[in-house]
Amino acid sequence: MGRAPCCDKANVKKGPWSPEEDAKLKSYIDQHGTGGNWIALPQKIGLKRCGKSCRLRWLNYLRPNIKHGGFSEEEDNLICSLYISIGSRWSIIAAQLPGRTDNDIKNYWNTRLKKKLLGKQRKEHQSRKGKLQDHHHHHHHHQVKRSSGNLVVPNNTSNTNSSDQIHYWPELPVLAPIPYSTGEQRFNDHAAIRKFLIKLGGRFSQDHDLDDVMILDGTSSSSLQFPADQLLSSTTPQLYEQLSINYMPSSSMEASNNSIDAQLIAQTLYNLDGTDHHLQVLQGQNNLHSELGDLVYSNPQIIDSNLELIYSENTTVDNRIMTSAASGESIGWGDMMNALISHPAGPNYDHQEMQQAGMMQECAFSDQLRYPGM
DNA sequence: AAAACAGACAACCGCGGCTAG
DNA sequence: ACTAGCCGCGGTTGTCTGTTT
Repeated sequence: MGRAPCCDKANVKKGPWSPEEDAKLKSYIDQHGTGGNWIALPQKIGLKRCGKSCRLRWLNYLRPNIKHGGFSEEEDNLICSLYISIGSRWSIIAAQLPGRTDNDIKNYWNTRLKKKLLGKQRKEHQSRKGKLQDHHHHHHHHQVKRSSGNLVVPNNTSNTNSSDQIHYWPELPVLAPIPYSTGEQRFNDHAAIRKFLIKLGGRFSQDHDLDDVMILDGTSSSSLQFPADQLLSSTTPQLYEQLSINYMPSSSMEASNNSIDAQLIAQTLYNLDGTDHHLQVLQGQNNLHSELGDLVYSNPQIIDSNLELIYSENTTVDNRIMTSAASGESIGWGDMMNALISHPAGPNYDHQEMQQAGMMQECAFSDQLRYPGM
């Protein structure tokens, strides 16, 4: 038994909105608000549209203070970094970009940013290859020296100054080549990617050896359940405390579910850019994020142990990354991006797991970020 | 000139969460 | 406790416009 349709499909207009329809919808909402019921709204104002269509039109286009196009370099960087950190959770990413809608960012990523990024990464990879091959035998993963110097961070620690340089990716050392086995699962389904990313941002401390599943278990009521939480309490208790307090939207349950986001976003801000100009983007919307940036920026050891994780042994996802290399070539961040952006498993493949993991509880939180005060 | 193609953006669709009754 | 129906999300499709052949 399927769900009843939200409106009479036969009696509803589809496709692009006319200026008249826009005017009708906008003037009504300007005067009366949405009335808390999108489904009933079109009938009320005599629009032959589905309520969902009205909502979408308002949120993505008619709503005041919406920016279209003209993404800045800072915005590009932030989107890319957040995508790496938390995946395609566009509403959360959009919450970090004032005036941008999730739909806009999603489209922008799919049509341009992804390609732009790949192009750059390929170029970097090519140019770096020769240099790295000389030192190949020095870079077995168990003997990698990790320091914040491994990160290409602009303006301060970086020795690169090219304006079109991607600044925020860690420079991965060369890993021992592992032949790609066609039978083996590649690092290309969203669940695996997500798992890896959560590990990436979620376990900075080497003192803890929690099961991966725990990371995804957002149903726990304890806010200290995640390795991500433990990391902060073990490295910098006051940092953890502030993150928890700041990211406590309304209940500890929500905070538990969102603490991963909090830390991933915080970490992303650090990865992205420790300098003020980036943080300015975030100010005005919610100074929480700039606080996070400041907090994490002052704790570079987070990144160090973060890289430790990437190169750590007996990590399933790590192996998947390594096996994702099609040849005996060294594996760089570009290869990882290739894996990240291809989802041959098709749509909705991770819905079940996500739901079971309780990761779908974030709507209220992201809404709060997106529409503070609403 | 026009057909074919490609890129960008707008809009739709279905699903799962949530909640009022 | 149950459930009908709205809300919001993210993947996908449709449409428009510019470019290439």
